[in-house]
Amino acid sequence: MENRVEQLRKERGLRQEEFARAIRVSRQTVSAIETGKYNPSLELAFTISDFFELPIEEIFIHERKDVL
Amino acid sequence: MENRVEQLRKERGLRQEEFARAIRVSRQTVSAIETGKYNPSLELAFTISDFFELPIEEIFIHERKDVL
DNA sequence: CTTATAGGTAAAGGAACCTTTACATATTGC
DNA sequence: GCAATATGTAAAGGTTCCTTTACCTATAAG
Repeated sequence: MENRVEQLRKERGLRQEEFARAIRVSRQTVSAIETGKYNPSLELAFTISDFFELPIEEIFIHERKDVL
Repeated sequence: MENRVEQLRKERGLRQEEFARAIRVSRQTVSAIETGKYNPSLELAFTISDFFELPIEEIFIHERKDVL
């Protein structure tokens, strides 16, 4: 899943370390999410959403699978 | 985190087993989410959101922590 | 060149998510 | 009562998420 975390963070002039402190995770977690190593938990996705004041859907881009 | 999965599933007249098959997880996972044992991954939250055609924010209710 | 800053990443450990198999309870229909 | 259906849950195992500690590279400043 793609995400706009790095872009949004930089728009706000924050370093990974500052952002990590703000959302109460480690800097490594921020780095891993930004570089696409893994997705955040739903809980953390909400925290990031709250921080940027944007819906989850505008930060994390989910490729909808066909059918369902 | 609270969620409206059980309510939305029942509104659509689905059993846990049918719903689980539709979103490609085990019935136990559906049960665990509905009974609040744990939250879905962000990926699964998106899949559920797609299935119900509702934003994640209208299915999963996040208690926003103060400050940030 | 040396120092400081920003960010990527590895390793080890723990917590959370999800699976399969299996059993238990409650409800419904006969 | 008996069988079938729907849901809850436990156990064991695998994967993903997140932590701390630590090191590495790149860039910029002096």
